Amino acid sequence: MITFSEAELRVKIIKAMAHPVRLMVIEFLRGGERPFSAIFGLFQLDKSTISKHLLVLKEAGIVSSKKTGTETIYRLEVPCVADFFNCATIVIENNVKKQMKCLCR
Amino acid sequence: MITFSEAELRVKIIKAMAHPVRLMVIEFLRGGERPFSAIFGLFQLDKSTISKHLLVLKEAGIVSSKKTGTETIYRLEVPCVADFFNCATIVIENNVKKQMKCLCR
DNA sequence: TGCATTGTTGGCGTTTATGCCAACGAACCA
DNA sequence: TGGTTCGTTGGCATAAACGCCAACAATGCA
Repeated sequence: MITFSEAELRVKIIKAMAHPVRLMVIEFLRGGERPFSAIFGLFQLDKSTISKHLLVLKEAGIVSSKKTGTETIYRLEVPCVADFFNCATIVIENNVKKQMKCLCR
Repeated sequence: MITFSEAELRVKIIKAMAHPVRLMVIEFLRGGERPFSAIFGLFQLDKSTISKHLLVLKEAGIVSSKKTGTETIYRLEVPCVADFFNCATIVIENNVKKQMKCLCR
């Protein structure tokens, strides 16, 4: 069995993905490095809000950032996070199937 | 690009895993169906707390439950959640490596 | 130097999540 | 029927997460 502290470590990573904005940023960064301004442009949110979301992803080790002159470039560090996404999709499809069953009865 | 509503759907699944207790329950259930009492026995928490955590997992479609007489049996519905776990482990190892690098400099 | 641009940080109010206790319904047994 | 066990639900207090505004540091340009 996994211990509680082992679980806590993993939870930090999982929590970092558990927000629509952060999940979208991850998907966006799968296309390659992007500057802050491009990420900011995806949402109708305050720049400080976006900046903090990116900080959460950084502290979890999911993305990294580098400053080039005036702008900050963000990069996805761990491609396997796509697995999270795929699995979540499978769960959703699974749930839809069950709802269909319920309706057919 | 993924839309905000698509992200929200997936976030519900991911959030359900974003807690040490729930993550441990998932790991535990990978070994097969288990009664409530066995899950409850893993933690030093109130039975109502455990019951609510299980409800979160159920509502996300990650586990299912059935009543057999007096006890409730829980079952893992989506094996692919192991992917989440593996990826989280990779991220953690990645982070440790970086820390090592920093120390060596 | 004066000023605009870019992104981060601090602080605050609001919302959501967590965990306990108490109360409850359902099944089982004496 | 009365009492016991099992698990769920309601309600409440505390803690964490979110998002905005304001202030700030860092860079670039006139």
